[in-house]
Amino acid sequence: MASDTVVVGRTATGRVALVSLRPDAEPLGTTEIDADALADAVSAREGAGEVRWIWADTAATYPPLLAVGVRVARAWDLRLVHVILRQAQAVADDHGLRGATEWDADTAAPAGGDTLFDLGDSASGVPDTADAAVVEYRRQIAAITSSETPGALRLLCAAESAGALVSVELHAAGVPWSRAAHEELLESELGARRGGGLPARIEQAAATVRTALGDPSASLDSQPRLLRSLHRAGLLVQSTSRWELAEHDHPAVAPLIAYKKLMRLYTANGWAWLDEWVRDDRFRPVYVPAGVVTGRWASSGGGALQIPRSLRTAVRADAGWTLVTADVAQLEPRVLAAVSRDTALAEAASGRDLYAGIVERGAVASRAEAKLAMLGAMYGATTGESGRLLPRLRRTFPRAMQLVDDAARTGEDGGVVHTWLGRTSPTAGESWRELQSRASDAAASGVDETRARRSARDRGRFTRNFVVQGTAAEWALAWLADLRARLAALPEVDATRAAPASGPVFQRRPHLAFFLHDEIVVHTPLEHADAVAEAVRESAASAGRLLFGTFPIDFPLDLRIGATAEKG
DNA sequence: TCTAAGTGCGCG
DNA sequence: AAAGCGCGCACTTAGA
Repeated sequence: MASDTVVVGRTATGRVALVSLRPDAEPLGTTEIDADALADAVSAREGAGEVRWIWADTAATYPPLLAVGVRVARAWDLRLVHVILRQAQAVADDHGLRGATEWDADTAAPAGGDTLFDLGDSASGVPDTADAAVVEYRRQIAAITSSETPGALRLLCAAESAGALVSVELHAAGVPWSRAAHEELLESELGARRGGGLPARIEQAAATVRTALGDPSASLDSQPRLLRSLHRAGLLVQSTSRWELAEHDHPAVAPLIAYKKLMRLYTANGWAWLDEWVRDDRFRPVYVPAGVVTGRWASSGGGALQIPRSLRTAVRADAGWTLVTADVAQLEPRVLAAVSRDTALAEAASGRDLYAGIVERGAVASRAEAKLAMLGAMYGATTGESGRLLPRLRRTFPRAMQLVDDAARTGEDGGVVHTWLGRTSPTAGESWRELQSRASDAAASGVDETRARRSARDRGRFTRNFVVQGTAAEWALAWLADLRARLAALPEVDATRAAPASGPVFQRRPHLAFFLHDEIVVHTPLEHADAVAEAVRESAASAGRLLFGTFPIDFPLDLRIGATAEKG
């Protein structure tokens, strides 16, 4: 069934226009409504059949809809798609898209976002009128259609847009977060909260360090001063980082490491963090889709993507609900196997543990070596244990290694690379090119040459990793998008079982609560947990087929059902 | 007093 | 201090 396409944007008089488009993106007709009637209009259209909503910026337009209970099934985010297509190598004729610089405002999503009911308030700075949106959408479709890989690009843009919906929904639903469990952990680790001054356990650790250093006034928070204190006490370290301290045998080392650990918990995820980021037992981070050039998401505020694993004990389902958590085992090497069509690596990956499979094929002796070597291949290691193991990986998996080596070479030469679906790496910058051309000049100094070579290598490692990290991000988007649809199809529970803090759209049904590169958490009423687990597995399989067709690569999940998100 | 850069550490 | 990718945040010091 063909779906309707409706463009949403502001009119010159501050109202909202809904422009229906034909499949060829020709306008069919326009309805004009008051801005505060938008949610009802969207809701009515969603109820009547499949619609793809075209709008400038999901981060600006979708939150107010969700806030009043309106979910949409499909969207097209003009701002995010513009960034993809502007850059895409496969787009030969851009139909003026690259010149439409008013759409280049690829800034972070507006923080918070819940109050942006007025379409005109888009904080990202892209145009917000319906007219501009129609023009840009037609450019985008034309650019995709005339590209070398229209199918892949269309898929990428749809997945990116679905991800934008998910990012807003994750913020709206929030991670179920037990303030009580978090406080309990803080008190057991740090001691009681104190109004002024540090918690007792931190003070104690600091005192122990100062005694061991024989320096009662040693500063522990200023790196240069701490370094001097350590030197005076005979601890001849180059830095104050944990790994280096741990190599020395000195009475100050253990308490100093303990101090750093406690201080980190206190400053990054202590009571102040709780007060700022957790309300009504929900942690609501701001996700930034495609905030990383590879297509990975970033986050802004709350350190959403850096929550220490030890704190996941505070992630607790509401009463009568539970959590389904899942992460993909070795996503990136699996993606590499599929992209390079390396059947040997794919065979090693079949089953649960890809690294064990590499050992079985005789490439290296141990699982630890297999992991080290594989990470080295994807990150571009040249020295150390990892670098030494690479030739053995090259012999066993020549196709996969060729792909990453080629990507590195392209980057070193100043070229661009792209992911499986066609997200293209940034072009080499002006200063980078200057550095390279200065080094190839006849009069170049040795210093110039060294600097140029190093910067070329740096760029090579970036492009080497881009193809793998970026394609993994595409797989994850496909997983999210598919799972989102499956969850929406599960039945609601009755109002007595609702989780109101999850918001009007999600309080009565299973919903995504957290996403981090290759793992997800779903918050679900207890009776749907098994169905959710099945949906999570099916969507992973579906994502693999969507990207890689019949190529024999699987994406096994580590999946758990339980009231907390702790890893079992 | 503000900003930029350095350091260190949390996550994948 | 990282060998080897991508991030965000807290804290500090240096500099305008």
